[in-house]
Amino acid sequence: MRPIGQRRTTIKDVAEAAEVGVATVSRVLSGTGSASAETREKVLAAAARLDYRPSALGRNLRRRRTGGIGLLVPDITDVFYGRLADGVLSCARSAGEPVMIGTTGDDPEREAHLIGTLIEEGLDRVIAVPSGDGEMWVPALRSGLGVVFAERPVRGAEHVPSVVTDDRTGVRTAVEYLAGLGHRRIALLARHGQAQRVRAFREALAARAVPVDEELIVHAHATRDSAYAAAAGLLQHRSDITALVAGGNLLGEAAVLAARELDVRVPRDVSLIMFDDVPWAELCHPPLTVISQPAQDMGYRAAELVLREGRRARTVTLPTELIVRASCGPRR
Amino acid sequence: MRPIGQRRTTIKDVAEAAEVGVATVSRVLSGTGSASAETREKVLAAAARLDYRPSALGRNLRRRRTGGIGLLVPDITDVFYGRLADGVLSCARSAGEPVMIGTTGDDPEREAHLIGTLIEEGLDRVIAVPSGDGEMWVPALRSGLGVVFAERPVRGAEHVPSVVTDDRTGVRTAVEYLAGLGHRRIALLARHGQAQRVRAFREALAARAVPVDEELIVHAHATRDSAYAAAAGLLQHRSDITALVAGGNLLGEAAVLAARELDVRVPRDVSLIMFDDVPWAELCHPPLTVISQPAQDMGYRAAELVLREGRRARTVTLPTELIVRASCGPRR
DNA sequence: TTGAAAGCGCTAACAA
DNA sequence: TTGTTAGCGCTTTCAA
Repeated sequence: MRPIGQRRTTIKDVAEAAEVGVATVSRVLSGTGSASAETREKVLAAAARLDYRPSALGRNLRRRRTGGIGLLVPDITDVFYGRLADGVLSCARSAGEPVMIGTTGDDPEREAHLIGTLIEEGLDRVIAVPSGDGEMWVPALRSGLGVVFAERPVRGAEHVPSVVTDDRTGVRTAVEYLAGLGHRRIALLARHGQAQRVRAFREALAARAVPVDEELIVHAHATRDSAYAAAAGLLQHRSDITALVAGGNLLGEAAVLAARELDVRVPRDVSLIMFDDVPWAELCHPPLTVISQPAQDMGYRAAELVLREGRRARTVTLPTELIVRASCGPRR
Repeated sequence: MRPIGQRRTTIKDVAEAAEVGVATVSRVLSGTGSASAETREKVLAAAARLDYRPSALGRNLRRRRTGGIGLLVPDITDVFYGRLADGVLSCARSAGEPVMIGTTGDDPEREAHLIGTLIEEGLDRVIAVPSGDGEMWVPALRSGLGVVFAERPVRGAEHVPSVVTDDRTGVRTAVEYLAGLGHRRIALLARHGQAQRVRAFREALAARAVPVDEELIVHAHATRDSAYAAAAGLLQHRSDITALVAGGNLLGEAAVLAARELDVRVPRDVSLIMFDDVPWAELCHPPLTVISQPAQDMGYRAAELVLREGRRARTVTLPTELIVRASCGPRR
């Protein structure tokens, strides 16, 4: 593909033009080591004149690492991960680091495969939204890969730095709010793997002394179809519920769609709270009350962690916020 | 960061273990050249035993290119570009190519800078949603970079392969539909750079013999704020319009929000058609009639083009589709 | 302060 | 069919 134009100018060309050794050019351009003002001038001038751009290829090989950040998210079409990615990119850009991205589709196998690719490419820093139990990360971690987990905590991987939202408080806030409106038959629509939120949900109910009906905790995969099936099933079989908490924007979307389809009116028949404040929450009918999560901030912090902190374990927990709109009402 | 574990196993280790030369290992593993069944066995076994992963670093340097695809989009939090990126990733994955991503923020300067980074990294294939007049691509193209433009055609760069939507037909379909409902004062909310759509808009009006009121063609930058300002301004100053075409989902979002804010009812006061069928279009109140664009397909095709076609100029035009929902009504 | 030289891990040309 | 060898462009000793 490439070889159509002329040969790329290399450090050697610059050295020749500046009448110095390649090592000197390297030193001056990378700011390492010392050089006389005069030499520096010569080198800089020559580099500018030849429009020299150091090749990352040579540098990477020599350094035996690529630099740059790997980013693994389940689904880039989900705005939540879009915003997370945006945060990562924003931090990476200010650090001058390139970002290699891959989507796992929430499939551990695909994730494992992507990890392999990243390592092969020489990346040594990765931000990932882990899709499984984190098992596939063990060898990579052992080999010295710098990993930061985002959004989802991994059980048994507390030694891996991670950035998560405060699920416990978020869920409690939602449940408290609904309970305050008089609701007692509250359902939870969760994604597989959101164990934390499910636990928090049970706790929050218990704290309000409302009995936990396990049938009202429904799981779905992170796809529109699965989410819709779960929401529809719930709404259909349990017409006694008066409130519903959706654990993410895909689940919330499914809930709205299913409710409409089944002629369940929001908030008259059931109140709805969704995790994640996406733009459409406000455009929806009715506008959705949400627990917002700082997705873009999460990405930014994860990037900071992976760039600056190295391997030191550290978990950053980001706060959520209840934004009241019009999808919740008093118990009918 | 990396050097914590043991040294990575290299091709040399495998060669030793298999008792063959490094070239043979390279040949067997890359499938190039020939090797006796016996040798192949030995090499494969040794590679497996040592858990060998060839380093892309060495290969890249030798080949003087990184392989992989660079992807430049204006904003990854915009679902349209999210889906486009998803298409690229999907094709890249089946081709086994890594993807390096960057966001331009629709800023030509930032875009130029990113191009530099990609070249520095040794990438020689890029898919980009160009944000300016494409001027900054000239040197890159001349140096042999394989570029495919997506979504937006670049004037004067017809020799660069690109994948775009059929703007002309899309816009005409929208205008025809609105005109068929009796509308004559139709406004267009366009992003800067959507010259094609603006042109098509004028043509479509002319075809229906409705005079073009240049004041009804309003431009905005690709941000929520700019889009909102444009939409609000239009709705406020020109209460005589009865229909509005939004040139993208951000603009449509802004139109809905502004209409709501100004107490302009859709579709009673003004009919609304939005480009791009995003999930929330259906959740919106009222559900939005849209001109859908195959964003993910666009990404996939662009990736195919950049991977398979090399530099051969070729423009792929993808069809749009009118999806009628409830945001358009007869002229009041 | 500077330059020569030794590789980083791989592939491809060449020779055997 | 196989092995030897010469780099790819860069950084980093090591001596001067």
